Amino acid sequence: MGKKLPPSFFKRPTLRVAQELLGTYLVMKRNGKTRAGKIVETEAYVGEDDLACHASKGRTKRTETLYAKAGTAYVYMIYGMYYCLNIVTERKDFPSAVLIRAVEPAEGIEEMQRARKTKTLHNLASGPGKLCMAFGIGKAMNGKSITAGALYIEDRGERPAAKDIAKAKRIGVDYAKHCKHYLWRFYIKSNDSVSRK
DNA sequence: CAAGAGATCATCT
DNA sequence: GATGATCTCTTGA
Repeated sequence: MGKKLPPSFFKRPTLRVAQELLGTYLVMKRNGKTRAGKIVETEAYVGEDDLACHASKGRTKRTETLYAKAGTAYVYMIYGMYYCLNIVTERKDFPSAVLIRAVEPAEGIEEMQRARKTKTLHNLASGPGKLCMAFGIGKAMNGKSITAGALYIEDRGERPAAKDIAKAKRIGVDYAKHCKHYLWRFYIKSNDSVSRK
């Protein structure tokens, strides 16, 4: 259907990967069924100097995955009840990743509606927690390769033009001092599945 | 519609 | 013992 993105795609500057992921498809194949959605919103977290990045507190049991090689899934639990999906970028031992914040449902929509207990299309996966629920992503995915497993990303030739990409401050990182002002959140303009405009 | 609170737990101090 | 890279529901204008 499309081209599966190889590890080399992720082994590049995080801000670039975050923008180039817009318009590509997140795909999950499980039990012979496929769920897929177009990525419409991402955020970049780059290195220990980025106070919003979990790795700013150093290399710990939790952040170990952020130091893995490019193309590794970093999944963690937040607020005791939701998961967030990130893809590790850049070189091994440099902690950086792209948070996948929202996708526009494309395939396996009934599965997603069941998992999310709602039918509204633009509410199925319009946020990091919702997206993980819709795709059935949990802590079992943490540390797994996103280029050789059930979960992967492919380019279906729908990447937006540069003028259709909006840049904004990252969500929920007010504690990150000067780093909270960085325009490291990217989303496709005028898309209904973006978490916040 | 906007604003606020509660849910609930792995991880770090 | 405190705190989130969130979401949903309730309240009140």
